[in-house]
Amino acid sequence: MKTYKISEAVVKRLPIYLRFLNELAFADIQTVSSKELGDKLDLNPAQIRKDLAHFGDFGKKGIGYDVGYLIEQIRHILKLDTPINVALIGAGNLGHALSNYNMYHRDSMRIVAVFDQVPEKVGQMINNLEILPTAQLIQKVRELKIRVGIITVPAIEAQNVANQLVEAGIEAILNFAPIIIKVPVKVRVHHADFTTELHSLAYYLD
Amino acid sequence: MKTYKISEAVVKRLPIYLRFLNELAFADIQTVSSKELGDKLDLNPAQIRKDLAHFGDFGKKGIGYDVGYLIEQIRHILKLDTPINVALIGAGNLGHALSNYNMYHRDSMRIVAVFDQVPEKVGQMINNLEILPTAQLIQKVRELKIRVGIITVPAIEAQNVANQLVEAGIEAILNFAPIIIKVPVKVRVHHADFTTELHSLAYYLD
DNA sequence: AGGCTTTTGTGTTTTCTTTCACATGAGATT
DNA sequence: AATCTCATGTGAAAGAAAACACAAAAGCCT
Repeated sequence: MKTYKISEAVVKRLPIYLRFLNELAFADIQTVSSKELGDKLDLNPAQIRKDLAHFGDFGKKGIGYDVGYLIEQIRHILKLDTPINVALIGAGNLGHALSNYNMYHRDSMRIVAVFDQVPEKVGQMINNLEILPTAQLIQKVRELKIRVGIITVPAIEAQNVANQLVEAGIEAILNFAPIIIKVPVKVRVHHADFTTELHSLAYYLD
Repeated sequence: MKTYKISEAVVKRLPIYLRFLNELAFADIQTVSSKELGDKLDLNPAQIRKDLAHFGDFGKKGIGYDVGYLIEQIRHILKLDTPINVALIGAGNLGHALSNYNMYHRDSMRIVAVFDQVPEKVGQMINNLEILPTAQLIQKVRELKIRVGIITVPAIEAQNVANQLVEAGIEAILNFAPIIIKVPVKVRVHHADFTTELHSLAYYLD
């Protein structure tokens, strides 16, 4: 187990390993090698071994990795073995799509509150959660000890929502709005903007 | 103008520049420097200059970049100055969210066909497009000269859909399903999976 | 029991990406 | 016209990430 800083690239791959390992576990496969992982995930086996070796010696020479054990370890590394409350701000189609996430994945990150500014939406149910007015955002985030916010509001509102989340003491934000939001360095922001993904795809057309 | 291979990292930033430049143009701002861009987009100014310099000398010393001209150039680099037909496969909440994209952005990538496997959904309208049965996928992709596919079906169906897209002669795929899909090397695939984004965020919580 | 095969963990090398730092040129100012 | 200020484009340096290659260990086979 090393203590130096783990690179962002490594951290982004861990959930990909985890997802595939869960598939293997579901199929009752006990063991997997870095080569098999690499083949399935389009990654170099040495890279996978090095990624994992940052956190401990999880494998067995000549055998590979025990699927169940590795799942347990990665879940722990990613802090997915303790409950994390998540807020969703913006109950549009994208918000609805993300809220379904709760139903499919029994892992520890759970959307526990949904907010929207539009009065007509407030009070409606979305996956067993009542949509709350954004005015209650700060209060509820504190009350429910919400640590992560998912922003799915229009770009024009995104920075304002982010400011409120920060004020409420949020630790991390996943932003889907097509704008770079500014937050204090202590708050971690990931941008998930599909329009930029789509536009960069166009570059590779003949 | 250089002719060597442009790195993926550069291509991923171009749409981010473009988006912000469009904001500037909308606000009638004529000129922008790499420093201003860097401040707004959280990037190093030298990196922005180098990114752009790969494609030509777009700036003026002492002045910066002409916003309108730079928009034009980046749109051309990304091939966003010619129409590109896009298919959306999967008319769930996420599919609906992405289809709205057509309404907001008057750029050249347009969703021209939506497919779903579920019989109840077929025939319904989604943003002025009739949902077609997935059985018609290959035929319609060819007929409408669709070059890009967006996959928003469940993971279990994603590879099958990808295979059909490839068979129909698609050039690029944006995959939202939580699985790594396999396609021939000539087909470009970008994975846009929000669950892995969310899980990697958890790592950075205290 | 000894050799064979497999696959890990990692030191080393290579490749890729970012950042620095500065000469150059464009316009503004006096 | 000379000087000043600003911001580009880029060579060089630094830093980060990926890939190579191999010793070491674990189980299997004869």
